[in-house]
Amino acid sequence: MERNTRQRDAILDVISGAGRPLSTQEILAAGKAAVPSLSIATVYRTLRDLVAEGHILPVKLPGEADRYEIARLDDHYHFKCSTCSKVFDIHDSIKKNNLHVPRNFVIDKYDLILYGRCSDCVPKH
Amino acid sequence: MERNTRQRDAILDVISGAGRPLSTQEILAAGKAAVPSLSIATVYRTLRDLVAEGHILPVKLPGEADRYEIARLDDHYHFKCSTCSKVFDIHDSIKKNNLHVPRNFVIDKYDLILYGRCSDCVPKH
DNA sequence: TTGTTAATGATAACAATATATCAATAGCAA
DNA sequence: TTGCTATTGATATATTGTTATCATTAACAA
Repeated sequence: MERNTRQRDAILDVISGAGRPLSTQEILAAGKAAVPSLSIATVYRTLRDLVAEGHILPVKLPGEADRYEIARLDDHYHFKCSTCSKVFDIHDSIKKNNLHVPRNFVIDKYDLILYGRCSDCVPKH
Repeated sequence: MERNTRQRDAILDVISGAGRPLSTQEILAAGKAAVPSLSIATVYRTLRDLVAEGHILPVKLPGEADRYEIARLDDHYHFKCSTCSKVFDIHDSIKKNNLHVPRNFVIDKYDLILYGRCSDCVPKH
């Protein structure tokens, strides 16, 4: 039978409260605030379970390890700051009929990833 | 001093003629048609050199190894067929002013990746 | 044609995640 | 509170993709 543990609660709280996708190391570091003994093995195990249960979703960027965010957010895409490496949700979408593909190709979904600098990392004038 | 080898020519020919980004294994397999002894080590070495020289570009998709295509193609993005796993170039672009980011965020570049089925993999009615 | 040495081929080593193992710990039903 | 056992923490192992090693091969200047 499944048990509620402080570790699992801490990990889900961290992801819920982040407002942006977090890396496993960010989750580990933030989770240790609630459970100092938290292990990276528990982070990976819990993330796997939470994904399987549909509570969270992996956010995949090219060449990078998965990040995680709460599932069932609105249609959105992601912005990665090339200075601080944080990834932000952009709550917007592009119109599918603006996307042109060859005849007989069928679009199921799309990923739009923006790269640049977030407000914290843009030099103030 | 740099030498022209059959292996290097074969690899560049394969990439030039593909019309879509190729994985290292696709390049190895196609290159063996010209040079049967071709080794995966030579493929990686040559790809690294060709990228450094600006002849080809890595195409990065989330959670996948780099593919490679000829550099200096027009502005375009990529379509991955989830059935045959091939990646196709889509020679189109989206208008940057259609992308909305939070105040003070600066966009340097973006990647748009479409997922679906290519014409070979869509069931004919 | 020959000699020099860059490039190759085969494979070991590496790097970066992610998973498996297992004794110790701690949820939770009774 | 106790006992059962799911879960944890620490770490070994696996996986995947790429680079390093080194004896052999072959490009090309002379």
